[in-house]
Amino acid sequence: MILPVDFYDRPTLDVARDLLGKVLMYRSRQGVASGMIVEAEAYIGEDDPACHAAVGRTERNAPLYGPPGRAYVYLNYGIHHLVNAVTEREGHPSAVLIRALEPLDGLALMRRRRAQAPWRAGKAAVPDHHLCRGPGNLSRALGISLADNVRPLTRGPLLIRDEGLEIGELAWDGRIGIRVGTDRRWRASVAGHRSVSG
DNA sequence: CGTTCGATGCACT
DNA sequence: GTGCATCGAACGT
Repeated sequence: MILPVDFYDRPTLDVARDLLGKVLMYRSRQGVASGMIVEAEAYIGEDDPACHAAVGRTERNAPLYGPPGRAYVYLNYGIHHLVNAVTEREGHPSAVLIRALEPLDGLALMRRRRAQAPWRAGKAAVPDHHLCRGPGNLSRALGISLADNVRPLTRGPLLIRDEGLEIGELAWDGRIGIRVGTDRRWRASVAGHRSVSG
């Protein structure tokens, strides 16, 4: 079952927790690639210094202010596309960053896309559990790009589904990879999972 | 193990 | 001009 908009129209920490074990799927012309979400971070409101909305509304962060259940995709460090699920109702800028997946379908396609990264030329094949480890890596593996920004996660090529998968123990830790707001323990992950980036 | 650092594009000041 | 919600290689212990 595809997660409905109501799933995202809730407190962001609840959405982050409940996204663990759900399946992020991308259907492209080249085929389907999907994985179970094992790591996610909450970014909540203009008072969260690490949230893109901390600077107020701009053209780039406008999707955060829009309706829940859509993707917020942006380019980071000039190289990586990072994908978020927008949460809470319009006017409450918040989202969950998807940081890692356990690959399920389309592993060969993922491996091909990862190998196309310029810095991987001539390198060994990426091991399965590293294919979607890290937010930049998972976007590349699934083929997510800026074209997916603001697209609904409830239909179209980029979807999140509940397939009833079981997860292990859930852990809350400080968010990583940011320079401010690291004290907030808003990173949810499947404890000890080998695809978690932290 | 650990830390440092370059690549690379663009939003924001 | 500055600074990233990253990745992975290169070095030092």
